[in-house]
Amino acid sequence: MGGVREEKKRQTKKAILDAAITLFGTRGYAETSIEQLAKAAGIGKGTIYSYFQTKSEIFLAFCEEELEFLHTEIGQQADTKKPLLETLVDIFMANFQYVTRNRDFGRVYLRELIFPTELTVKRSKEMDDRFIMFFIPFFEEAQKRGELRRDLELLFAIGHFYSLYILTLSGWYSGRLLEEEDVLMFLRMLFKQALSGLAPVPSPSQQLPISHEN
Amino acid sequence: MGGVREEKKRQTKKAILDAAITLFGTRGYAETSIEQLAKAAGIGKGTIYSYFQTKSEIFLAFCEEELEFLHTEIGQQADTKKPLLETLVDIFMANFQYVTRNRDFGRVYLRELIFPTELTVKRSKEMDDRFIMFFIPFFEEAQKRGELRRDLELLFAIGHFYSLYILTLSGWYSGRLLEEEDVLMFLRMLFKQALSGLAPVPSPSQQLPISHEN
DNA sequence: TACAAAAAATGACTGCGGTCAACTTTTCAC
DNA sequence: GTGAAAAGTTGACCGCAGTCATTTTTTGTA
Repeated sequence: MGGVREEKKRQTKKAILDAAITLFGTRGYAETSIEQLAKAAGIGKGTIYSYFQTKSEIFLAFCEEELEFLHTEIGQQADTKKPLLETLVDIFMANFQYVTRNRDFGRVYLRELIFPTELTVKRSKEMDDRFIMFFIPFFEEAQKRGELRRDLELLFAIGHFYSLYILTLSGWYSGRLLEEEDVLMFLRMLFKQALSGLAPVPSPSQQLPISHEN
Repeated sequence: MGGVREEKKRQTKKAILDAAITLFGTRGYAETSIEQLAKAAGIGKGTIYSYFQTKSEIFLAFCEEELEFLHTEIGQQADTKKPLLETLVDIFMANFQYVTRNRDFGRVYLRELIFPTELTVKRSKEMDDRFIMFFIPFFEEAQKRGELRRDLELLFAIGHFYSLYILTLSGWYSGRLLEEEDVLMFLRMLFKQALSGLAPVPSPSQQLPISHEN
């Protein structure tokens, strides 16, 4: 029979991931060694490296599962009909709370996600893409409702807010934003700024045709 | 005499930094070990750790010097009278070119700067602050010229652009932006978006008082 | 079933970042 | 000048991420 090997590999990978969920979850990232993971998964240390290239890749896989769960949860609660600003603030704040639940986890995750190495680009880009795609329906609806300009590439608009979210996270990690309340206010303020624009509102004569929304 | 000890310490610190400039510069960050740095500086390995807390802190100190030089250079060329958009694109692109001159250097630097650990927050915040302060005159002038809304907290406006710059860097490291030309276009597009706003231009009746600029 | 080739697992090993108890140098009160 | 306390230096040492030559398991073929 042919599928035996594949099946075993699947099981082993699952065992590693389960071990990661347990050990990363209880002890933390830095405090969990590859050898401990291997032991918990019932395999040798070297074997881990035929399933993952680096420790941080295991961590990303771990995060992937957790975030998938979070996103389906958020996705169910969120309403594409609500005003975009509020929706975005809600979603990003939920993410923020999740990501920074454990300070070290969040740092490792963000470093790897935002500035990946050659070994983790693929995985981190996938996660990033999924995160971005998640927003599309909300932006499409907002655009239909006239809350967003119609001449925008949706992905750039999403990227714009995403970028402000990253800045906020940076503010958290650099100690500029200490309380969750600060984070919320900072994020909302930046989002409003993004919507209304940093330049003065042009006088009517300067307005582009696109601005004549119904 | 009292100043002998202080003087010696200054020299040692300088020796470490010089060693860092040489070795990081020629071999690279990951390829340079603390022991090599110590040897090059003519001191023992342990001594390094009474001057810096981590390897990445040495790296930040190294970057600090380099960037200071870069910023004075940019500062001399830049003109506060030019349109804000062009100035910003120029400055950020110069930074981009510098930071990503060496892919690994840039990654380590950015990870530490944007998502610092407890051990490097202080230093990275200082660098961040200096970077932000650098922009103030340009924004003040732009505001006077009416290129920026007057009701904006300058720091938030700067942060806004800074955030888009970080996103661009992330795009570079995740392989979304491959050529420098892509980076330039992406950055300019985001900056324009930030200035004009993501929401449709409000109809005149909805305009806020602040929009009646002379 | 027998067996060789391919795939997978393994843990001893390497090199590194960071620590620390022992040691050396500097300071300063007398 | 003396001696003891404070400050500074050091490299052996620790634990860990990641490697790789060797061993074990699986597969396909006859």
